[in-house]
Amino acid sequence: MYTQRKLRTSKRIAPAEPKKKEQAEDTDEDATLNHSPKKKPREVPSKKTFDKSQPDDKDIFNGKTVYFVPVEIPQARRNLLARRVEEFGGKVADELHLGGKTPLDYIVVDDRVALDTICRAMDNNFHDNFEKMLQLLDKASVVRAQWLSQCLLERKIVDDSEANINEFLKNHIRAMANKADQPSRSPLPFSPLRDSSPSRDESYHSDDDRKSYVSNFSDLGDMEDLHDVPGSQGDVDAAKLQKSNFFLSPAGGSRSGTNPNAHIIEQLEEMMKTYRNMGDEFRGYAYARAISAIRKFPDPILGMEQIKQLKNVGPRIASHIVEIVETGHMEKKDGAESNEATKAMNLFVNMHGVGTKTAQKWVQMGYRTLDDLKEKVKLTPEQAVGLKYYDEFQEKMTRREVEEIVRIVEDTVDSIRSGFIFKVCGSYLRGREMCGDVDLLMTHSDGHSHNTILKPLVGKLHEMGFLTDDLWLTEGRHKKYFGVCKLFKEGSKHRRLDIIIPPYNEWATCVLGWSGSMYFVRSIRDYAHKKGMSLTDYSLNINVVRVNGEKVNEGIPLETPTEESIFEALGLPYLRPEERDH
DNA sequence: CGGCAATACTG
DNA sequence: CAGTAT
DNA sequence: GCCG
Repeated sequence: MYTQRKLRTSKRIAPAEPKKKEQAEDTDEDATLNHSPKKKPREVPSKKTFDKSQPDDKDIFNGKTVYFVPVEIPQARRNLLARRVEEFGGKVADELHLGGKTPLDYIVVDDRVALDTICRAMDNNFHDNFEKMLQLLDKASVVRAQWLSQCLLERKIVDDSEANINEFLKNHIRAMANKADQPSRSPLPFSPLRDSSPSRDESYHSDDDRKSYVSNFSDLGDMEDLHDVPGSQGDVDAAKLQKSNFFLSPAGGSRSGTNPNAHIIEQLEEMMKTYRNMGDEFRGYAYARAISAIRKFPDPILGMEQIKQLKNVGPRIASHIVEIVETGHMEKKDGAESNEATKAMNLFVNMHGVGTKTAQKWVQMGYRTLDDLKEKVKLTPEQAVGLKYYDEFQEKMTRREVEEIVRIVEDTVDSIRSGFIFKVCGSYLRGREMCGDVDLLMTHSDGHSHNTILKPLVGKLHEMGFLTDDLWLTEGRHKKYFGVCKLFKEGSKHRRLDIIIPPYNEWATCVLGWSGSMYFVRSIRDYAHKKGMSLTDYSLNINVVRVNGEKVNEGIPLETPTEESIFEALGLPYLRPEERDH
């Protein structure tokens, strides 16, 4: 199946997400999603959260001097923060020297620079000048950028204990000083930088890495976003990730997870689902493409510098990213989530057989819970099944369980007729550890057995008690069964099972179509479309003639015995199923 | 601005 | 046909 | 909501 299907793959529609962090302002100006194109003209992404400044407390920094350590704080973000600091009554120093006459009050380091990197940078630049370093640290606080954002947001100097790494650095210096006193002192592991810039650690020239990464995308038009990072990049990124795992977690800042932008992705995904559930399919699709671009970005996104490099991220989503980076949350999303109607929509739309229209209708009629439906609504047969197994269908199963289910079907098929070939597609084929349903494709090389197997098969599976409910069964060009099954084992859950039986010569296109992900399939079909071709579950056609988007001439179907041959005919490099998991 | 994958089933 | 499904 |  298509993994991204609705909320199926997501967390449950839990009552109210855990609040990230109490935020000073929790306006619900946008409590309901804003569909109207009017409203604000098109703001420059970023300052949104600061715009509503009160006239009074403008000089929260009160003449204090701030220095930004350039390492890993992108130029753009540094400038932005600097401007804000000055706006709020602070001064920005552009150099860091030990005996400076202008005493520094705050030294701001990036949130994700590892402590040991900071130490090394200090050692390299001020090596052995322990005295002065300690003096500097007596006057100035070394803080994380996150803290500064928080201050700007709340318009006051907030508690910096979590972001303040002074004590840590002092201890480090004392330790180094002690070592230096000892006769057999080990040499510094890094050659001191004579460079006047205080800290440019050799392992953090990430800007360059990024450019090469971005320019490394293959030139495939819309297929671009289907390709992964070139492998050679992997090691570097892995090393970086490990390092940044080390960082002092700024308040509410660190999100564990394998992707450096997991935090951003999570929030945008919520928005995507909400939009889709509300029926704004294409807005949701736009979010999906943006998220895909972010997911592939190897480094933490900190500012416009990086956002601008992301394909499919325009001004609107960019501003959301900035908001998330700066404040850790997204007002629009929070607003939607706390909206009764939205919650009910999410609940209803997750039921098989219920889409946005029906959900909308029910919400409008005042229904909010599944119990409401049970009592007051006439359900279609499909919806009745959906409701009956609502909770079970939200859960995913292990690959192992998929295999057990498939085994039963295969054995049953073989007991009817031998020679069928099988392939489990969907998220299973893409290698997912957990699968939402089972998409089993089968066919027969004799070119005719596929026509007659389905009904007897389903009959037998019912007799066995393996199938518990049917959604539908059709005998079109591709025979399909959509239903519900349950393993006999104690404690097994009801699972969605789709059996698809194409003729032998349409096997490859069918497998490709049923392997997903949904976004991959849409992208590759879009690509085919743009090349004057047409790709469906049935075939890849060339010389398709379309007038106003409508197919006028079907074109000529190509022989595509394998998935590879489909990519080849499209002029695309082959992607294994695991590489189509977008 | 228009287009955004391409089909099949239900009622 | 609209709505939902993949 | 983004792209051409």
